[in-house]
Amino acid sequence: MENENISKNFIEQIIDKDIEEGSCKAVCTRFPPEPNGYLHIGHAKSILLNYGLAQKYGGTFNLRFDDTNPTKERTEFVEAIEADIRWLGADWEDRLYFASDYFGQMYDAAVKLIRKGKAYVSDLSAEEIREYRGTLTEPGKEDPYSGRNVEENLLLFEEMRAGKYADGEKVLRARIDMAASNINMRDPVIYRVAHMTHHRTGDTWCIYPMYDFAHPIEDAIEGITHSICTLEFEDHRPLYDWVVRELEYELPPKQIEFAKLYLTNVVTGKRYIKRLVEDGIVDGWDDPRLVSIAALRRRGFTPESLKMFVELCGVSKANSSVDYAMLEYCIREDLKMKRPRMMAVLDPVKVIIDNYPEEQTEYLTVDNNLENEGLGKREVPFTRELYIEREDFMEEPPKKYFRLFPGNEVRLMNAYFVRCESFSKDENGRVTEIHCIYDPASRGGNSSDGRKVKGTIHWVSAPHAIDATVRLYENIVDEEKGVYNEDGSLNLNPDSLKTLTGCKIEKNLADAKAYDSFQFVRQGFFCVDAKDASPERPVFNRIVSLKSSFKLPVV
RNA sequence: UGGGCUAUCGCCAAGCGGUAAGGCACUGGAUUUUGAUUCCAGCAUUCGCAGGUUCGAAUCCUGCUAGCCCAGCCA
Repeated sequence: MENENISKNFIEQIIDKDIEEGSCKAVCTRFPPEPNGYLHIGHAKSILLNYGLAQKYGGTFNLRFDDTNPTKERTEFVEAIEADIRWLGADWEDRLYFASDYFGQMYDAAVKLIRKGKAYVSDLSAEEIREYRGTLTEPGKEDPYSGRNVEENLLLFEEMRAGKYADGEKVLRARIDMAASNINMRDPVIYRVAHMTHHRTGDTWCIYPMYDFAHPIEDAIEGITHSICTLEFEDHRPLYDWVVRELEYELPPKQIEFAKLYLTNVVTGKRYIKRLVEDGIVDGWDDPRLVSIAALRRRGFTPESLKMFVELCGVSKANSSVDYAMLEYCIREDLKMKRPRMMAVLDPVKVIIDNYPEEQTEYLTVDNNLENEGLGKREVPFTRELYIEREDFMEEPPKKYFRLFPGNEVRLMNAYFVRCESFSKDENGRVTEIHCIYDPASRGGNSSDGRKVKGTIHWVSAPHAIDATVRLYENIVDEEKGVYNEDGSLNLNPDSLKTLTGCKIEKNLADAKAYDSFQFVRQGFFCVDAKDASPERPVFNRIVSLKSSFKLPVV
């Protein structure tokens, strides 16, 4: 293990202090999504943060669906969310909870507040409540119904629950301070009437608690010690603390806020994604160019790479946007030792080895990963006719070009040295065939006379090659060029998806299954598409390219 | 402009009064059967700005400036 001083983030510092002072015995965290959509990379940060903290401190991590608003929530989302979190590797064990399971306790808590004179039923309409709330610079006005006595409030609240009132007719408000400078404290609504079928409780309830009231109760019930959320809830903390205090929980949970993760060159807004799906620009919420967890999974990212990424990003309270290059670094880093390095020719051009026997096939034994012997070896067929990458040949090469060109010798990776003798072109000037002679003494890729070669290129035996579709992705938007147009629409990168057909891949790739990933030597990392690939029609998505310092001089 | 929060290298981010960690990106250079990897080197005399306290300040004080969040019966 490394012995460098990894500095702790501010949340860990708070936890350390709480443990030291004895206010926290065992750390208990939670991830509390509302099941109203799909998880994205920002959620991954929160999940991994909360789970990681629980692990680090030998505590527990809960998954809790914050399903207090039936208008937005669906069972479909709870299932998708569970799958994503499981895939990420955050283990909630048997601690799967639903806020809706606590509706009874929340109701009792509301009654308790009413009894304490800390809550009252108001008949004000939504618009009136807004008016009475005041503005950012002016204090609010007392709710005309705030004077109702306990008995009346108890009765009214009971009637709300019994379904006597229509949506919006009455609400329960916490009695705090209409003049508070923090607007959240101006007698916030804590219960509303909503005659709606809840995805779990059905029609049992027609009143539902608001987030600010429900969340601290959920945390307290579960014994959460550190309730971690994002910055926009900072202003809600006084209310969170108020609820916990008024309800007299013996082990008060503590809310801590951190800055959301923003990534450059990605689209996360639900409205925008919805539009992209509707316009057919992406093929769903899991399109590999998106950053939902499902999209990242389909693209070929691994849970390990995402974990590395969020750890590299760190945790702070400063709003920031992390360079997409950091994510790319993480997936390359994770995959480079773990995945076999295969040969695939994306833009093929034929090479004929004139001095190689016509009907011969020899099998070369090749390391799957030169840097990781554990990945074993495989047999790769070599024949007289091969495919190489079109850009690995140039009729008139610039200086410093050390791939194939007339008269030049290169190494066919793991095979032989070959020298280009001639080539042919079609009427459009496009190269059709390259003729080479090989050096039989260089089998395996080393000359017998110590002769060196500057270039090594990859290849695939023509008669053995499998045809495949390969999709190359780029960022869907480019921050440098501006993410938005003047009319507010997305300034999309027209090249975010390039579909290559007729790619020639080595036959060892034939058995690859959905989500399997590989390095295609000199190209990048690729993953079998989970939606469109089939044994008859292989489809690979490029996860990320390899880094390259090679640039053809621009003439 | 009421309240809350934040400002340290192109991007993240440590730092918590003793004289600017680390990572990504980038730039060399070495090794290389991936122009990859690996390796080695370089990359903030300066911490939003201006004052002040101190032997000493990114860290403390004062005053500015900029950015983010809040007026849902959403979360």
